[in-house]
Amino acid sequence: MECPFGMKPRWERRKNARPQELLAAALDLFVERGFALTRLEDVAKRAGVSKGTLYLYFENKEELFKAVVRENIVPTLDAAEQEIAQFQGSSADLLRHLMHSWWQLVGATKLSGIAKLMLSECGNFPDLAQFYQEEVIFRSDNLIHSVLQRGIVSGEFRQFDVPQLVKVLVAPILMLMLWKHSFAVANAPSTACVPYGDPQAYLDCFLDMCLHGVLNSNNTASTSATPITPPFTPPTI
Amino acid sequence: MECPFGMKPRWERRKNARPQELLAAALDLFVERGFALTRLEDVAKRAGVSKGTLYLYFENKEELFKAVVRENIVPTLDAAEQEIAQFQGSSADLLRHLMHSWWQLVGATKLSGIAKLMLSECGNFPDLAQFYQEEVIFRSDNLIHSVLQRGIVSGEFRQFDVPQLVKVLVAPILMLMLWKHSFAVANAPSTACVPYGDPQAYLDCFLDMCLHGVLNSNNTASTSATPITPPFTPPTI
Amino acid sequence: MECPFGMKPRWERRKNARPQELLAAALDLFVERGFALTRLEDVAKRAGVSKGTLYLYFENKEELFKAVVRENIVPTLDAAEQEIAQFQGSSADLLRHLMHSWWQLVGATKLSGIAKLMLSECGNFPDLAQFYQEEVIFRSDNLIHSVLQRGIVSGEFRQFDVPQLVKVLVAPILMLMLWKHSFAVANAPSTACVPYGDPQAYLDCFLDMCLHGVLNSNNTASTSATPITPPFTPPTI
Amino acid sequence: MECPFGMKPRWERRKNARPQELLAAALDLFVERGFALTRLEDVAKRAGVSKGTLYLYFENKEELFKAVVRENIVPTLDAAEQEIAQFQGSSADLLRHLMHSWWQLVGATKLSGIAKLMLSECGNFPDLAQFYQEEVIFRSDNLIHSVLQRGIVSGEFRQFDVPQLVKVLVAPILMLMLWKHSFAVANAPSTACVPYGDPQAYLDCFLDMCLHGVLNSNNTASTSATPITPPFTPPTI
DNA sequence: AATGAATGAGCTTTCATTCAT
DNA sequence: TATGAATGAAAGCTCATTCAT
Repeated sequence: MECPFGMKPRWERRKNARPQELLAAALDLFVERGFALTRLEDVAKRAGVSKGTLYLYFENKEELFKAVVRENIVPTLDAAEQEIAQFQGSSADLLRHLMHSWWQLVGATKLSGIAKLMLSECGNFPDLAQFYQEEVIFRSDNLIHSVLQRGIVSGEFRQFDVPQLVKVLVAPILMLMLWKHSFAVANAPSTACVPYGDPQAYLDCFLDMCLHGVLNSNNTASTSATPITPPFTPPTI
Repeated sequence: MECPFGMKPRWERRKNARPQELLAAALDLFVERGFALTRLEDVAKRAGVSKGTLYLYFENKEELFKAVVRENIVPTLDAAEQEIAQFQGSSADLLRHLMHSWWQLVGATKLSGIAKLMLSECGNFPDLAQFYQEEVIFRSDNLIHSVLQRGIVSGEFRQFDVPQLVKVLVAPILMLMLWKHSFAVANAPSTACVPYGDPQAYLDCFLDMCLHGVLNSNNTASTSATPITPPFTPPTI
Repeated sequence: MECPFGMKPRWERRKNARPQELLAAALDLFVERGFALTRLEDVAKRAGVSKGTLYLYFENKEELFKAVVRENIVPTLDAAEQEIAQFQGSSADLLRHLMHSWWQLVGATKLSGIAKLMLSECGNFPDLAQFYQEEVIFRSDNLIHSVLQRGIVSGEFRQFDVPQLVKVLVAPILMLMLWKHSFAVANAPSTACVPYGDPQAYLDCFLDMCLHGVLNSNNTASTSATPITPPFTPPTI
Repeated sequence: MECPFGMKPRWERRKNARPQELLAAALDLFVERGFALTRLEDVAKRAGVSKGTLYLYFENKEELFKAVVRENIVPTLDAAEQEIAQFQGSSADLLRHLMHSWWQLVGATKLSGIAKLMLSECGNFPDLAQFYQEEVIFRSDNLIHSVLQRGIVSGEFRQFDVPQLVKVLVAPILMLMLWKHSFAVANAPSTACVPYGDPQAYLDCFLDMCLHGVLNSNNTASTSATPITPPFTPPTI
């Protein structure tokens, strides 16, 4: 855009666009550097405005972060909740569907950086931790929970301690996301760990194990004598 | 300067212990507060020396951090490798044994903090990341790998993409350790997530799923007239 | 831009009232928070306009402050001068009357805040200080001066260095006003100093001392065997 | 001091001298600009050190201010308390002595600026207000209180509401100090108010009035019919 | 005449790092 | 070898002021 007489306005008035631009810049930088190391001045600069402008739209750094989460993660959860409620098919298929969607909508995107950031820094920002648990963790756990419950009610799944199983099922995807923003960025691609290299295959492997277990079905050698979850006795080491 | 009565200046009393004391203090504080929020003055104070002394042994904060990681991780792995090689029993039992040992030797100790630190900070320390992958991740993955291989060779386990399954199996324990140093410390205990509250039970639930899968073996889904589990109730979080 | 249905843009509704509204709002806030801590945005908000509007009427914060002082002080003095000229009665009664009037018309009102402001800020506004001395201090001193002169001429009062006595008589009322806008607002009421708690009683005590002095007229100090007041107890503060 | 080889140490180590130098610089600047407008960087600069050094000795700005008060004002009060306890002579003389000492030790020095500062800004700094009331106001009021009590007990003074009279007696000296740091600095000396020009004479005038009152002793006209402190009835204006 | 989005200097406080002793 | 006083760059946040509309 040219300014025919050599004049440039000090700024352009674009009130409606501003918050979005700031949120986009903030998402980038938070993912790139984490919460503590992201400087608000850099966020502003990336959005093409001054430091002060940021404070017109967000009360402080924490509120900016919350807004990033609300803008990006919460809607995804809404959509996922909808989808699950309407799903027709077996619970095993629903579980598969959920995992792959999660990866595609969150894990494969910048949003996975938010999860990594929270795990890394929430100890230093209790308010953010609480917010994130309420707005994200609680709800996404609930998603898995409802799928498992659906499968158990229908008799498709065995009975489990559902809340614990939720955390079990969540772990591999979270690790996938964490890896991407930790060792995967730290090292040259060649050194990167191969199994995480193909997330889809990793997820399929995981789901296979989830559904059918590791044991050979017609092999009862190893566990025949003991109950499925025997009371733990620590081995002497 | 002479010491007429046989007294020695303070700093000679245990010259060689200094770096170890500093590393111990640094481990505690890095685990407790993370890299950025750990103040070198606090590290020095906890080690009973002055801030300046720290710089006699470590070039700067980053080098101190690297030394902490190097100092604390490797020894533990040696012991674990020994044990597995000597184990007598089914591979399922070995897997159980390994997991619980891991939790007890690493997860339940301060060392879990190192894992959390590495995941959180390795992006800022590429050479440390490389070191950690080679010396820790590679070797501990190998441990699991050998157990799976053992099971598959004996016919006890189904055939899997073993490297990927390794990462799957590793994920829940890692998450257990991460949680302990992130949300678990950020929030009051009451808000903390219950499933992670009892690591042993969590691991048992995980192992049960690993071995047998989620599916009912004699699936009677569509005909089950009376569900045996109650309708959905939100998980306690 | 046309207003097809006879509507007028907001800002034409009471064009001339604007500066007054701004001055009123500014008076409130300057008195409440002092010069430095008063935010122009708050002044504008309280006046129901935008921050930019303020700058249409006042060049900057300092000019606004000056306008506030000029606007609010002078009118009050006119009334007081009238009254004194017409007073019939003893000079002692006139003095009492003047003091109590002063408290009621100025001290007990927002105007006392102006006096506090001037004392606090006049160092930063030399021309305002000059104005205030000429228009306010000089004239109000003159009021007291004339009363004292009246009493001396009539023989009712002793001979005094009148200008100095004026300043003496003025001090307690000023302190009363200052206190109200300093320590009295800084602390919880319970901690506030009791003597200033009842301005009327304070003034009466002051006037009593002014007129009769502190000394016992028939001084029997050394012979007084039985003190009539109890031994010292710290004052309630 | 020369540095023969062209080298200058970045700083000079003078630990013991530092706090005093900082306190002196802080006193100057607080008196000059008030609490809020004093920049810690300027304090440091005037003491010849860097900003950070200041924080080695004082936790923050408020603590610095408190230290200034403790260093400068509290000792003065200690001395005054001693002196009063040991005074031999009439209470009227003691009162005179106290007032003149006060002026010489505080009023005539930089310390009077602290009093002005507190009156001006304590509304914005409640913690300072509380501190100052406890450490300074309470104690100095007590000084006057004990003198009045002494005079009343000995029969030299009339009976009064002592706490209120304390505040009355304190007012003129405070005004003297305030004036010095407000209008007196704002205006050229010629415009300054004459009565405040000679503090000693002002104080003598004040003390004369205090002790003997304004009324002619053999003149009973004005107040004969009414009690010394009649119940106040507001005049109709 | 009125708006309000945008600016950027300014301020307190922190802390890794240096270096004379 | 050990100290700890001193440094100064950073960073979050505020707010008087400007100016295109």
